Amino acid sequence: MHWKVKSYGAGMRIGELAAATGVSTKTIRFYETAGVLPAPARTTSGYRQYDASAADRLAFIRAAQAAGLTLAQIRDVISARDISEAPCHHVATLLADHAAALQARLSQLSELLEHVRWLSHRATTLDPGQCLPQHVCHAIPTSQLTDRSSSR
Amino acid sequence: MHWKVKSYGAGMRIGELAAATGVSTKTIRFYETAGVLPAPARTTSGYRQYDASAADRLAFIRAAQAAGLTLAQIRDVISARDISEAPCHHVATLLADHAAALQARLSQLSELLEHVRWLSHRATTLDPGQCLPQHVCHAIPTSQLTDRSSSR
DNA sequence: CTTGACCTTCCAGTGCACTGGAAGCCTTAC
DNA sequence: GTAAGGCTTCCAGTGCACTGGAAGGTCAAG
Repeated sequence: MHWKVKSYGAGMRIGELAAATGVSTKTIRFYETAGVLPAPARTTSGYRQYDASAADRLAFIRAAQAAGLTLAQIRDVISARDISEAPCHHVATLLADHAAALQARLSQLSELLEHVRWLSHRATTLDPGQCLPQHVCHAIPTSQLTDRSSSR
Repeated sequence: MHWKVKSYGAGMRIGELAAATGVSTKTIRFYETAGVLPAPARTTSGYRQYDASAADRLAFIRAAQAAGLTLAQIRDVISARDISEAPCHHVATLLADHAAALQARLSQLSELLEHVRWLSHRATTLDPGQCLPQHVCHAIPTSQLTDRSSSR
């Protein structure tokens, strides 16, 4: 892959943008339809022509994703910016909510880890002769059914 | 919904099983097609006739799900039991792997939480006047792009 | 002039665990 | 006999973020 570097800073095509950012062309087009990346100009033949702001936008999308935001949330942030100038307050709320959700998820997961570790330990030390057909496998006891819903 | 309790322990229909276990009829049929619940006998009119083992199986499925196993893994455990008598070793390996994966996920998430908390704090204390259009929102800095892939 | 790398659109599939709805039969109570 | 509320099957949709592939257009080099 040897890219022509003709007049650096001018428009680039989707493949160049992909190579420059590490985001696949498929994904770039998908981001456009998903509304997180603005539709770029086109050449006369219909090729997408990106400028440097596209790379910035992609970097923002990836950074926001790295913070755990969904594309829908990212779209909200972007459109909030487009209409109200500064989405900072919106973003702050979003991030605070997100942090709280993460905290909850984290303690849930940590509980789950304890449970699985206990099961795992049990499974390695149990007597296979204790297997009862109706339990499928007694290493996973059915009596532990608390409301551990939506745990994954 | 008032269920006839006629001769408790005999066959029950899908709605009764659903009421008894708290798993919806839709989900029960889905479990059958997914291969984690054996196809039950049918009445002459085609209704599913379950016995008590179905409730045990459902309890097992929910317990295994609570331990974070996917339906595919549960199906593996069940079929391993069907062919090799005691799936304990299989289950032990599965659980150990799962515990390790959870551990990894947990530290990943905890890192993410730190990051989001930092962003959240930043977002509430930043000067909105610093907003630069090309960053969409400077509360989410694009320079933090590490290989924080598959973080959700 | 052809080759090949690139680009376009559109449709469909992935994985996971369901969930909703339509069309139509069965069973029970009144 | 009829109404209600089961039950049956099958198809399709949900949410999330892509990914694959087909069919065809464009462009520069050899």
